[in-house]
Amino acid sequence: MHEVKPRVSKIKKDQTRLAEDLRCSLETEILSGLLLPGERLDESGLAKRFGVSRTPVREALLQLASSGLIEMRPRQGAVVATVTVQDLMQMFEVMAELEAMCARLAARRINPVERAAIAAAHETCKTAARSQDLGAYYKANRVFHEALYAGAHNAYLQDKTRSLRNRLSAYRRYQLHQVGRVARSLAEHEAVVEALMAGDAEAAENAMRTHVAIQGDVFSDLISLLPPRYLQAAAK
Amino acid sequence: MHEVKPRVSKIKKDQTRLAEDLRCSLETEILSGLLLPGERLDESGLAKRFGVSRTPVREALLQLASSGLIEMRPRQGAVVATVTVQDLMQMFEVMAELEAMCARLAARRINPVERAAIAAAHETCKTAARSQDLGAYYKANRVFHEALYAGAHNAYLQDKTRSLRNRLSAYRRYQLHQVGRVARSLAEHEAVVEALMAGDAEAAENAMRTHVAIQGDVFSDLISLLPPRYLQAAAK
DNA sequence: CTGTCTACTCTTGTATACAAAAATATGTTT
DNA sequence: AAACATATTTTTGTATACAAGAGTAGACAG
Repeated sequence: MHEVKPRVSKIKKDQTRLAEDLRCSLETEILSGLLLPGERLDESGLAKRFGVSRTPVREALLQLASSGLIEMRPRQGAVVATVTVQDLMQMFEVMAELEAMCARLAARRINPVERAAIAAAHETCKTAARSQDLGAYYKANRVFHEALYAGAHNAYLQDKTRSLRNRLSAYRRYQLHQVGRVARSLAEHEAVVEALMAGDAEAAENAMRTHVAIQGDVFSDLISLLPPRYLQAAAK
Repeated sequence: MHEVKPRVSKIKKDQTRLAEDLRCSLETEILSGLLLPGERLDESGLAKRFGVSRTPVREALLQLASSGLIEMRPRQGAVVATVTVQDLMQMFEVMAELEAMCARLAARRINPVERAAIAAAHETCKTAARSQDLGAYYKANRVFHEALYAGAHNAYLQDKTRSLRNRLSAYRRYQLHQVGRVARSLAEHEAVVEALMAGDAEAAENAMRTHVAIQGDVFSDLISLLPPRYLQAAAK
């Protein structure tokens, strides 16, 4: 075999901008709770911590502000967004609607491959639930929902739903620690899958709304399980 | 009355950042069609045009990218976002859902003041429609929808719905030029208002979905009425 | 001792400078 | 003449420098 000199290097170049990396890192730190709501985000401080200049830090902060994860006030710097109980409720309300919409559309548009992917994801959830592995269920649950978004065949909806889910993930994490929550979640998935496989859009929509919505006791339980600093005391 | 020396100047300081101004200007230029989809956004060029340095230009571009109005590829600059027919359809689909949700929530949560505001906005629409004033109807319509968002009492939903409406406004503008579109729009508003006033959430939701959704002939008409350059020919 | 004014410091917002990657043009080879 | 390789130019990404507003602490008056 004679030598092959690649015309164009297929190896992905360092297609990496510092600003993007930073955005990612900070996003993770915020969502994981390492940076707490209300915490100040000093540009020079972050620059020093990450070993870069203020320029990429500022760019990262701007993007985080656009996604609502941080708040920037003119000439007063950025802080990790503080969320009131009301804010949280409203975001969950929208989340439920978007996910329900995904389910409705998926029931109509899903193809065999996607159908299989959802079934598989559901099975993985079942396994994780049976072995009482919260971490595994958390991940499998995410895959299940992602598969559903894909089935809706609406890239815009998929993108928005995903980013809202991401935004809320920090608050949802604690939900699974409730006794019986995993079993209930799984049962709700079951209902969604059944409706999906039957092609019943309305049933799928309702099942999903029920699954995602935070209503009745579920809401107060969710709030109560949150670490104190996650919520702002007074109204915005 | 003796002189009042205001302790703290109530006059709003130049709370203006160049980057924010630029974002606003560029947004307007894009939404108005002055900058066409696919058009290159050269940083130095924009800086020179607006008489500022590249720094605020970059910050403005980053924010526009976050809102989806422009697309930035690493080290290849920014272009006004190109939208395919499919993209457009998907965004309208989500729009219909969000507005329908607003209507449903508003039917349950609206207060007398908001009720009056919606009624008033509806009357203004009627007047504009009767006088065949497209510009006036366009504005009154916006006020009507805004009043509805407020009635839903969900700030997050309001924000997201408004920004999507804004994003689509460029494409919607041409819709009103269709013969009979104004009359039909007004009739649909009427249905929404009736359901709202009756407190019938389901009816309000359905009426609004019908109003906002672009279905059947309406969609092909919308597409056909768009100036050619508004849409990308091939798939993304 | 308290409240207000002022000077100072710190942080943000913007401009400029520099490095590296794309895009473009030029020249060479077959 | 076409295609490839190389040099040049242009543009983006990052760092640094500078200006101006916000926050802070200290001095002074009541």
